Amino acid sequence: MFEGLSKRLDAIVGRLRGRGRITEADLKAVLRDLRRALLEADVNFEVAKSFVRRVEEKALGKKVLESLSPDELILAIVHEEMVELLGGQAVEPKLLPEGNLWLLMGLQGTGKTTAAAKLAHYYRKKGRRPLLVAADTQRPAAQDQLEILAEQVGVPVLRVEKGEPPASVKRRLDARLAKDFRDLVIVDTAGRLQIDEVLMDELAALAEALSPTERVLVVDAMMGQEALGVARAFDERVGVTGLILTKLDGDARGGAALSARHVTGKPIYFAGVSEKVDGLEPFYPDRLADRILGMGDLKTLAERVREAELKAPEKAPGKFDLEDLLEQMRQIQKMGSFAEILKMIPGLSRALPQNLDLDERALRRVEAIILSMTPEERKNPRILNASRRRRIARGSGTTVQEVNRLIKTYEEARALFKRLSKKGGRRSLMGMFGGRPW
RNA sequence: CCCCCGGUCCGACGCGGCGGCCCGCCGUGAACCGGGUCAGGCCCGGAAGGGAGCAGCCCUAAGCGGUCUGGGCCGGGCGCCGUCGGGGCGCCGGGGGCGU
Repeated sequence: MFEGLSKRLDAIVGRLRGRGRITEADLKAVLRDLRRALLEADVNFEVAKSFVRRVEEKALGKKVLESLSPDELILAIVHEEMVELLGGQAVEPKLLPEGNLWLLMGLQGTGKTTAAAKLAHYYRKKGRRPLLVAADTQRPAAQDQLEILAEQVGVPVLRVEKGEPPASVKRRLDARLAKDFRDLVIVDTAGRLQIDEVLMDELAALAEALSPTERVLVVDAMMGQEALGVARAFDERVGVTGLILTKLDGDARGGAALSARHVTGKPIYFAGVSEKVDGLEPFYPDRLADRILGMGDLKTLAERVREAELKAPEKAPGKFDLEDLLEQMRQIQKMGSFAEILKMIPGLSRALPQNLDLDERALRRVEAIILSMTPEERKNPRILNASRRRRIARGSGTTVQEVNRLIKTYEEARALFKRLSKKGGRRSLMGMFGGRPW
């Protein structure tokens, strides 16, 4: 997803590269192209229009004073606006200590059922005890599918009977919870190909009976603009508190995904990226903007490295200790899952080893390991003998094997860093983080 | 030539100096095998809650360094400093007596 838009934007900004100044005519041309690129990516017309207008205002306001090169400036503004368009800050669904009940709704074929299982899996890993409710009585096959997925992630399922009145569902759910404590109930509701009144009435009645704490609309990112009209209908009849975008890894142009936040006014909680149950991540507007603009994360990283070197002159240049490694990993984490970026390159995703994922949890453990070291050990990891490693593993709640793996990673990163600080350049920096799984 | 005094000489003590050790004080000082607090991470638990605990920080031990117009003890190829005592051959300085 987004490849087309991504390429277009890169081309537009690229034309400005190397130019010292740009004229108003240049800017106009850029804005025109920008708008066309957005529309071609199936971004909502109104959204595209106001987006371009805001970019123009900012560009005119800043052009004079900034010493940035024009392409960097435009890129920065577009990035900024895109983050804004996507919702600014990441928003998570409301999660009470217990008694959470989330209603998942949406049209048929958007991936509701899969999303329900992914949610259950995601929160189970976070230490919650979810319960899935298979309420899609229109399609028994959907209920079966949910049960299969639920078994994979180890979450129980409560099955709703066909034609069962909402009050009965409520009663059975309460009875179930009384026996078996669950702090998060995820209800997978029925979907239809088109909105119809019967569906909406059913949904509304169910929502009424269950009084959910979140009403989440599942939206297929591959769908066009009409999906957003549907979203409005759901909001009016049942009320929507947030969105989940599915099939973000798909082939579509992505415009609906970009417009969803703005058109519906609802925050995007999660993005679904694959068929697998762990293919769900919290939605970070800035990360998605980074990806679309292709600016990548790597450029930002290179900047950070330069900055760090300038800011810390007291530190011997060319040295690379564990503090630096930790800092690097934090930066990468901040900028988004690197693995996801690589996966976006066609054909590469299957070639990547499974353990490339640098998820939050892994980073925290790495952090814990480094934080368990003395300052001396961080500066000079060569002194880490067996007994020190044992102490670190015990103190950080990890194993000696994990500590060893980190040290190995460090050694390799350091070797690359050394080479890099001689040559410099973005390309070799890429090698540093692409070459080896953590 | 004789007498007296002082020194030179010896001893004890004191004082000072030098050296050593101890105490006091200051600094530093334990990866883990010291204490406290324990972020992060870990463990038990459905939860509420508990638990172990690394780094850091604080404290502390040995050790190291300093302090020497701080205290104590010990030791001298130390002093030409003090007190007391010994010694009286020689030598030095001073005083007195006798003889030619």
